[in-house]
Formats: sequence, structure tokens, C-alpha cells
Amino acid sequence: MSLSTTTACNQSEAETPQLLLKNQVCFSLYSASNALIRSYRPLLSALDLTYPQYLTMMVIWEKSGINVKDLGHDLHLDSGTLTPLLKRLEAKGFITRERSDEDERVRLVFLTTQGQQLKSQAESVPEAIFCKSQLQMAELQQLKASCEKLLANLQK
Amino acid sequence: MSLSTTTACNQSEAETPQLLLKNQVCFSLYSASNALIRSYRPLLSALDLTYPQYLTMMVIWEKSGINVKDLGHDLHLDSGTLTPLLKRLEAKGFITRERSDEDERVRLVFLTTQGQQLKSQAESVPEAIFCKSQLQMAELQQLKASCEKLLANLQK
DNA sequence: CACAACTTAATTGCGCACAACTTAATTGCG
DNA sequence: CGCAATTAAGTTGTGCGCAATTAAGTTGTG
Repeated sequence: MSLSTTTACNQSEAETPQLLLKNQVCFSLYSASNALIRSYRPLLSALDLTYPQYLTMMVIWEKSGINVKDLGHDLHLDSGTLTPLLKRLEAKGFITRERSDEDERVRLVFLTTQGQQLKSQAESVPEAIFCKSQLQMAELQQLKASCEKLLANLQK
Repeated sequence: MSLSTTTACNQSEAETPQLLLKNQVCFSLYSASNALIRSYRPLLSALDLTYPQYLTMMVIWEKSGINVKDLGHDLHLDSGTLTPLLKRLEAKGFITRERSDEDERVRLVFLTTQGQQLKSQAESVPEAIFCKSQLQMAELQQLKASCEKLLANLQK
């Protein structure tokens, strides 16, 4: 009857079991997400990247020349988050940020040679994280599918 | 073969499919967690709480008098996050922060009358979020279980 | 009992997320 | 065409998360 998965047991819990931390799906999601990002940290700091920067680089590796709006759409982030993040990636030499000629409002993001080199260094990261997770691929795929469904439902 | 769920398709993706954003389990988790917290925002701002503050209040509603270390254990957060958060909750009048008499290092957190009243106002929140999620209880419970398993594995 | 090792919480600094707002460029409509 | 509406990105301010460090109190060992 709520996003808290109630399995009421004792007296005190029976009062408002949906307000118990241990019954919160969102808390589990939030804790797991934080923990996973924490697990990425030592791997990514060797590449001089944070986790959001790594995600951003993944988009740019695939779509060099993308604009901030489309990047934000792909990453589910806004310019308030992306503008300073992109400036940091530019300061590190991984990307350049250039105004579009056709539309001066639009900022295009391009991969540099150094940014391209970073990709090969990053290739070992996914495998390393998979090992840390100690989960079966099937379970990870199911987790991913549920998260995507939840995200889609919340965005309606 | 990686935490990216590879289902290689075309030429370009086949090169490094594990470095594609859409194949990242962690990205799905991260996006879903952000989206869920975003969905809580309008409900919680009516209570003058942020999502981490709401989680913290849930622990304190259950365990008034808890210390910062145990609170951090329950929430998977450290004093660097909790100390300023608790000061904000104290400033809002929901809790008091007192030194332990037995051990002067320990800071105990107590629910105020106002904090107790907040709980009854919060009782409608879990149901509202459950509706927003538009997921079956069974799927939410499975999602929760997978997140908890992942969290446990990463903490080893 | 002295004092080193340990524990608890607080502090500092950085990088997100995001709401709210601003600036500047483009589009569309009368 | 003129100008209001819209759009894209940037700015500002708040509150996390967390690493690294510090301060202060407690414990354990010789």
C-alpha cells in the first residue's frame, strides 16, 4: 500500500511501518547508488574523473560535437549541473567547448586527442566494477530494467 | 563480461559496447535514484525537509536519543554529511543535539515535540510516492532486494 | 599512572544536483 | 518588419556526499 514494503511484525512497527527506513525502496536505491559511485571512485580518480564526469565522457566518446541540451537529455541533468562540469572537463584537456555558428546560443562539446586517449584507459573500468558488484549478469540486467521502468514512470 | 549489459548490435557499438551509457547499470541506478528523490521534493518541501533530512528523521522517529555514529551506520553516511544536516534539523526545531554524559565525545540526537508532530504530517508521503512510481509492489520489493544485495556486496 | 593508540564528532574543501533566475539569441505571429 | 514569446546556456545559492584532516575525549598497556 506504499513505496515502503510493509511486512509489519512487532507492536511499535505496526503503527506506521511505511515510515520505517528499512521499508523504503527509495532508501535502498539511494544507498546502492551512492555505494556504487563510491566503488567507482578509486578507479576513476586514476583517470582524473568523477563519476558524473565519466558518464559525460561516455556520451562525448559516442557523440563528439553534441550540444549541452542534448547532453542534458541523455544524462538527465540540466545546464546548472553540466556547465560547470564541462568547464572542468575542458580545464583537464579532455574536451573543447565551442559556440555553434548556425545558432549562437548553442554550445557544442568536442572530444580532444587527450579525451580520445582517455577512452582506452577507461576500457578496463566496466569489467572491474562488474567484479566488485559480485552479481550475476542476469540480476544486473533485471535491476537495470526495473530502474529504467521506474525512471520512465516518474517522468510522465 | 562487465557491469555494462552488452548486447552488441552495430559496427560502432561493437568496438567498446561496455563504454556506452545505455549499457550502464550504475547509470540507470543513479538516474532512477535522482528521479525518485526529485519526486519526493514537492511532498517534502511542504514539510520543510529535504530527502536526506527525511531519511534522518525516519531513524530519529524510531530511535530518539541515537548518536551520530549509529545514525551514520543506519543511513550509510558519515559525520561530514550528518553534522551539518543535523544542525539544520535542529535549527528547524525538529531535534535537539546533546552531548552524552557518560562519554563527552558522543553526540545524542533527540526528537522534539515539533519533530514528533512532523511524523503525522509525513504519514501520507510513502503512499503518494508509491502512486507516482506506478510499479507493482512485487516489482518494488524485488528492486529493493537487488539494491540491498548489491550494497552488501560492495561493502565487503 | 603515563601516554600512546584509538574513537567520536566536527571542520574544510570540492563537486555535484537542482531550483530559481538571468542573459542572449532565435522564432513566430500579427 | 517589429516585438513578444520562446529557447539555450550560464549564474547563483543551498544542501548534500565524501575524502582528508583536526580536536577532543576515552581506553588500554606497560
